Amino acid sequence: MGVGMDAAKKKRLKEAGWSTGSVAEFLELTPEESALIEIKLRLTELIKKARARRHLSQVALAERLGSSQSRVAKIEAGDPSVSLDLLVRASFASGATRKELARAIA
Amino acid sequence: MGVGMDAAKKKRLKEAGWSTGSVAEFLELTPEESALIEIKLRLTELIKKARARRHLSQVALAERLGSSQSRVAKIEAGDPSVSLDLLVRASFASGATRKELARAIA
DNA sequence: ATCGATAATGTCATATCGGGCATATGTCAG
DNA sequence: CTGACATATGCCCGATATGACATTATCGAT
Repeated sequence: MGVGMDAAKKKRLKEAGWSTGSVAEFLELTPEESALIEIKLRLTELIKKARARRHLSQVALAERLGSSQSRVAKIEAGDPSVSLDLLVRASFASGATRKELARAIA
Repeated sequence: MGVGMDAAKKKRLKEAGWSTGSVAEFLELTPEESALIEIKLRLTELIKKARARRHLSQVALAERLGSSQSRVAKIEAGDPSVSLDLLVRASFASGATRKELARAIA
């Protein structure tokens, strides 16, 4: 995940789940770091909604994605071990469009 | 990079640089895969332009990014070893806004 | 209460990514 | 030509991410 992001900071994020509330002010995050996290959060929301809309189970989405149910669960739980790459692929696999993607990011 | 992406496919991409022309039709890419690659391409363009606009050297950008000149070169060269996460962080570090980001993706 | 299906969580081996260094190539002014 | 600066390329190896498996909730229906 984070490059210059030190272990301690990452641990803190993990403990908080970094999925709660407005992540921004949560100690020692550079604007770039929080922007990236915000984007990731938005994508997990997009994915959850897209998957629900299409009535796909996590298993079904996992198949489309070439991954596993547990990974999909982690994606939707905002697990820090999930990359942006995977989030974007999961977005498409769950039926989201480029437009929705862009909207989620802006 | 690619998850389910097999070695052969990746090798082919690497050889072609996957920075040339419309990547899309280039053998055996699922719509999701090519969409992701397209996004990555657009981001490298965004970064190159943003960096140029601000008259930053690769070394300067690397410092802002907490990385190295060689990594920045790889980012801009579309090297397969560069993740979306890094591309997005580099975009911000080179001065791009969320809006520009979104515009590049849509 | 007991299935059966879906989702969450922990762990782990392996694959991929990333910083850093060395080196090459390129460009340009002096 | 030479030195200074910017960019490109290859490599190493430590750091992270990922698929997969096992286990454990949830929850609805019967």
